[in-house]
Amino acid sequence: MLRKIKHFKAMVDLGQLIGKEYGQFFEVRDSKSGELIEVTDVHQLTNQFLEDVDFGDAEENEEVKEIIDPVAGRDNRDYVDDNKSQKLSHEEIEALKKQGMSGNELIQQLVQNSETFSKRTKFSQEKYLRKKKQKYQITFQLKKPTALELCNVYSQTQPAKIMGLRADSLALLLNMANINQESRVILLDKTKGLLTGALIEKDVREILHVEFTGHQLKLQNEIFLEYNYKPDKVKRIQYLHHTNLDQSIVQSDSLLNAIIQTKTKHYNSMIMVHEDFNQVEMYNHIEHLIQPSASIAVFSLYIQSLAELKDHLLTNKKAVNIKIEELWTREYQVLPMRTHPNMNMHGASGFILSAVKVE
Amino acid sequence: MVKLLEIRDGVKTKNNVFSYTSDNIIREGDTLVVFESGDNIKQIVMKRNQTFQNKFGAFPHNDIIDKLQFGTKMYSKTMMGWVYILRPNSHIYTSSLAQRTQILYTPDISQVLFRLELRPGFRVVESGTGSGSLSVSIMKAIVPTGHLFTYEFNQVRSQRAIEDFQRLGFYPQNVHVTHRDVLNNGFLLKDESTGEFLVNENTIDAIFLDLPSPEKAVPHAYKVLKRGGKLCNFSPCIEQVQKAVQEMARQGFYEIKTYETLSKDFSSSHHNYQSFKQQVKPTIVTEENGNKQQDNLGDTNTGNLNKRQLKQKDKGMLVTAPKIESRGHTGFLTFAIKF
RNA sequence: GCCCGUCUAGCUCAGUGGUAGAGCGCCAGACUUUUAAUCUGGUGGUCGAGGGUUCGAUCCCCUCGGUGGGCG
Repeated sequence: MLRKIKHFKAMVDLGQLIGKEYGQFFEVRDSKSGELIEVTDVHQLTNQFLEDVDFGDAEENEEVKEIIDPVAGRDNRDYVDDNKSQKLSHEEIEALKKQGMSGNELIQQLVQNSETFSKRTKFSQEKYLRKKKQKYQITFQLKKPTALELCNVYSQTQPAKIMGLRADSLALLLNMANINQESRVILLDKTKGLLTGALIEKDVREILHVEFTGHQLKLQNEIFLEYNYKPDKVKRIQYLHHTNLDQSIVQSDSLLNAIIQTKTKHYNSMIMVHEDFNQVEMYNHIEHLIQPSASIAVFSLYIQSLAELKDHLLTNKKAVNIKIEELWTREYQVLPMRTHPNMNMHGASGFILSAVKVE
Repeated sequence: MVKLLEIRDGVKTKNNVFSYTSDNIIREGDTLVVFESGDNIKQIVMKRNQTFQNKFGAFPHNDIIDKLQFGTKMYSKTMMGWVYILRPNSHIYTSSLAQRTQILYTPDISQVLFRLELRPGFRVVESGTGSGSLSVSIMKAIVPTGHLFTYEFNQVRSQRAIEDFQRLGFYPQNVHVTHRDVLNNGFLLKDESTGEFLVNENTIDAIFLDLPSPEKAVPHAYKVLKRGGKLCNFSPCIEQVQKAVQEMARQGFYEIKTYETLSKDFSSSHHNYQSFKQQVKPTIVTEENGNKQQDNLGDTNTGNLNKRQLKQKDKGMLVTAPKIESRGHTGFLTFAIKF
């Protein structure tokens, strides 16, 4: 599929990426034409401050001294934000861009014409450059659509589409469900195929996706399609509407027919990410297909529904090792004299129930 | 006891501790988990004529082997109590593991597996092996065609790891355990008999480090990783992280990200918020009759019910609260990609 | 002979999903039935002893002692 996408301020024709390797970085040479050049120097992607200043003797480093000792160094005590420190005017900058000046060269011009750049600390200079790079030296990476990448993209843009399931929670969910290459998974989810794709990525043997919405099967699978799986992988997935569990003939697949007709406890993993209906009711509807000692993992944004499910499993002695947990994941900025947690990303992380089925 | 399971995609697949069996019956040599309660989970290996014992009495292996399914309840010989017999999953394996070192737990393991994007067929390097908690999870993710090369500088621990991995059905087909100090000697590895490289430059998909001075291992890691291969480092202290991160940047790793993941556990119970109007008045002794009388306020008729009856009448509200004993800081996980 | 538990308050306990929770005692107040009862409130805790292990954060290990149970 050929199309153009908008990336920051550049229009890029994706056709020129065909034949390129996943993982490659590109710089937009000209934001108008969308002309690309490959990034060949990794240091263009990393923080120069991190590479230059040793942690060990950071306090002895002249440039770091400026940061921690205001008397010796440069700080913003005399700075007045009058928006006049850049001597190049908007028109002049636009003119330079029109002349075809590269992003890198343009940034050098901005630095030379900035009254305040030299007064900044090294750390602040790095931050200034990073901001300008985002504007004038647009780079992007060609990534393979994996569960991790898709989960990250949707978490940032449309978290509701994947039920608020963030990467750290998805990681725990898959591990708690004991997903591996031999898994037979029964899946009750509304993540539009994100989870189905994540399971195929783990090369699981079989997936039975039971749909509860409406009166007949209607797939909401838009994210699954973004994985671009080949048909032989997709064959491992069976989609079934819950009403079919009571019917005598459900599918052309004879193995699945046998499982459902004889109520075989066939599946050794159960994953649920579903807020539309009563979770206890949904579980009860499919529990006769779950093998004893199977791993159960349920994600929910709300703890109350999981507490109800836990109470049900516990009082009816349907499962052991039942646990409800919440993950708090923080990313850290790691730099000399500047190591700290980023703004916390654990606002609404959701909750995970894990358990092992028993009889 | 390793059995041939089947041939799939042209590859002979062998049973391991997590393998699926449709009959679900426990066999001799299986490693299983005895679940007594949430904080009492034990791993045992099924051997004929042996007996497992706990406070409830004796549980003879002979009554389990070829007779019971995984996930069933079993009473002790004295009928004083019962336990559940479970098939290990990765979480239960980790929490019932015989620890020889400090180990990685499920929340961190999950992040490592997912962010390294491990999948069947991957060639993975790990050091140190430690108690093998992460190793087993890595192998679970990369079998049947993948391979783990794990390095441990303590001779006894590397030997114990081999014994464990063999018992669990991963050794030798899915893992090499090498006794080596990787900080000084790196990861390059040759087959002793053929002289061919098992681990050569640019051949590894993912690598995990859990070492005292991780920064010293980063250049070695860069050497064996493929282009686009992922590195993960685990360190408890931020100073270790700083040195490692800096070395990654200098070596030519990009997308260097450091995370800390904490898990908060929740307990749930029923709590009855009664009407204050239903309180029972204290017993009153009057001079006139000397009799004890009960007087209830309001029009309630529950005042005569005892605590147990009240509990049965209304279990109360289902409430949840964070457990105080949840695990705190374990370590920082840093991920990076080779350019 | 072997196996598995358990040991925290002055004392005694704590559930197959409740080990920083209690009871007794002790102290104070109220009351009346006054060498004291009852009620109310309060008091009291860092985990049997020693050693070891993990780069490292302990749901880690060993030895010894008290105590309880099981198997043969």
